[in-house]
This record gives sequence, C-alpha cells and structure tokens, in this order.
Amino acid sequence: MKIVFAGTPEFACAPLGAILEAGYDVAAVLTQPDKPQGRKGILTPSPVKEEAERLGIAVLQPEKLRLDYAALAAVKADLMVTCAYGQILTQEVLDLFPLGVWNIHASLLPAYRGAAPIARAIIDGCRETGVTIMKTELGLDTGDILLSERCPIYDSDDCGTLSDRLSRLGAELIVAALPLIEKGNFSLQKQGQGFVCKKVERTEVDFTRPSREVSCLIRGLSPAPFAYARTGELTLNFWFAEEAECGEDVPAGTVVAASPKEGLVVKCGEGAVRITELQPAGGRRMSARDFLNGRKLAKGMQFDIPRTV
RNA sequence: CGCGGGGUAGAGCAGCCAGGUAGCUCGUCGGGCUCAUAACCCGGAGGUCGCAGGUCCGAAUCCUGCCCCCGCAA
Repeated sequence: MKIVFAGTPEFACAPLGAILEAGYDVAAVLTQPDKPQGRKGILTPSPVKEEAERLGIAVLQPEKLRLDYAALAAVKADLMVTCAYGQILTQEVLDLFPLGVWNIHASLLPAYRGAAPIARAIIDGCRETGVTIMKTELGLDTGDILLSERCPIYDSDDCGTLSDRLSRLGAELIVAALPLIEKGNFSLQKQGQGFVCKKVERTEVDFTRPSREVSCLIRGLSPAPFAYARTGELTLNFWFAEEAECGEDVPAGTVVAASPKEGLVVKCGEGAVRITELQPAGGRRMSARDFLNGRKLAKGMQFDIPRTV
C-alpha cells in the first residue's frame, strides 16, 4: 500500500515516523513551503520536511495545493494521511486516493475542530482531550470518525508537553488504523454537533480572572505564542504557572511574593498564580528563581491589567 | 537597511551616561547554631568584564570594527 503523508509541524513528525516504522511505503511527504523565520527572515523548512529528508522520503511543498497537485497525482498513492498539513484540500485532491484521505486530529472530535485544538483545550481548562482518526472531507475536520483515544490533561502540562503526548498517541492510532483501512474492515461514526477553534495568539494576561483560568492561559500558550504581562518598562513572557494560595487582600495583578524562596506569586481575581518559568523581553527563558535573583521585581509591584475588550 | 534589549564568577543581575579598589542575590566549599533543616550566623573559593583594535597615565566604562544571544513585528 502506497501512502502519502501530509503534515507540517512537529506534531506530525511522530506519526510519519511510526507509519514508516510499521513497514508502510511512504512514497512522498506533502508539507508547507519553507517559510522565512526569525529576525533575519531565514528560509526554514517545516519540521516534517526535515524529518522526511532525514528518512529519505521525497518532499512535495506546493504553495497552493488546490492549484498545483499534478506532482501529488503522479505519486499514484493508494491513500493519504493528513496531520496538521495546513492547507484545505479540494475534492480533486481527495479523489486522487482510492482508499481515501485520513486525518489525525488532536482533539476528541467533534470538539475543537480547526486550528489550535491542543492549546485551546488547555486554555479552556479541560481535564481531558484526545486524538481522533477521521476521514478527511471538504468540511473542516467534520469527517466521519474511525478511531479515537482519550488523553488526560494534567496541571503540569503546557501546550508543548501535551502536544508531545498527543503526537505519540496519534502515531499509535494511525498505525492501528491503517490495517483496518487497508482491509476495509471498519465502520465509521458520524460526528455530532461540534465547534471550530481558532488559531491562538499572543495574549496579555488578565489577572482579574480566577487563578485557574490564568494558569491555564499561560500553559496553553506556552511554548508559543505566550501569555505575557507588563509592569513599567518590563515585559515578561510566561512559560509556566501553577495555581497558588493567597490570603492577602490586594488588587489583582499585585506581586504578593517575589523572592527566591517563595517564588513569584501574583494575585488574581480569585486566588493567585505562582509563575515558575518566564522570559523577560530581550532575555532567555529562566526559572522564576533565577529571574528574582536579579531582582527586577519586588513584592507590591503591579502588573498592568489589559483593557477589557 | 522593520523596531528593540543584551553578552560582567556556576546562575540571575548592578556598575557604563559624568574613565581611577570587581559589587548584589542565589548556588558552591568550609565552619558554627540546632533534635533537625531547604532556616539562621560566620568565613572562603571562584571573573580573559563577548572578540579585536584605538584614545588615555589609566578602559567593564569612551571610539571603531566583528562575533554571538534574545523580545516584538513580519
């Protein structure tokens, strides 16, 4: 069975590797074109492209697949697996594969269709999410479900750690799914009423929200694009935070502790959060402990509260 | 030429503008206190101040060039 794998970010690398390791013939990898990255605009290949080249698989990266799918058609693959590829497929493309196109999606569909299911699930405070293997259709992640598997979300998770775990889960699931698809030995389940989540953006922390909401926001946006806060000239990107207790009756956004011993604790609308990993603008990521050794923050200081939209 | 911050002890920082003794917090090592301690007290070790030139009696500090790291924006 000849397979094309379509994916772009780190999340898709483990599934790609697993399919290959399971002995399938991955004839080509489809991924987004190299994009300029960073301050110098250096053209950077996607993680999936790098992985594919490492594995010695041919790479296709059309700017617009819907206009430019001749090369993909020429592969004459039996089926395609998509996993966070990043382009909407057209019917013409879907029709290229006799055994269909199958998608690995990082949520328990029909919840969290769309762009940033992992980050959104954390931000929303979910205690559980998962991975779904479904038939790729024209609609956005609306296809019928083949397999799905649950996965807990821990308070120790950020988007990075959870993404790693879901990626491995996705790898296991797709390897379990391929034999079923190959033999036609499966039944699909229609999705119920779901919802689409949007891409996440860098967000200023609103400390007037309850502590859990704040910590979930910080963890969901880490390690990119980050939740941040300002005080005076100082801007901090937050990498990790946990909920903390706070007896003090001070305004939300007040630094209630800022010492190597106690850590960095900020009052929230309800409770408080302890920031454990952060990064000052212009600086490297560091532990709150290291940051506080430089004494850029003191108890009593106030973080800005974003204007309500 | 997109905007900006930075490179000083193992870590995080101050000192630079107004050149003249290498400073702070943490860690580390030794000692003390304690039933005990990540707590407290005393003491010590540890630095080519990113690199190369220049100015100067004297440069972490001023000037020139280069290397490297990072935040925002794309």
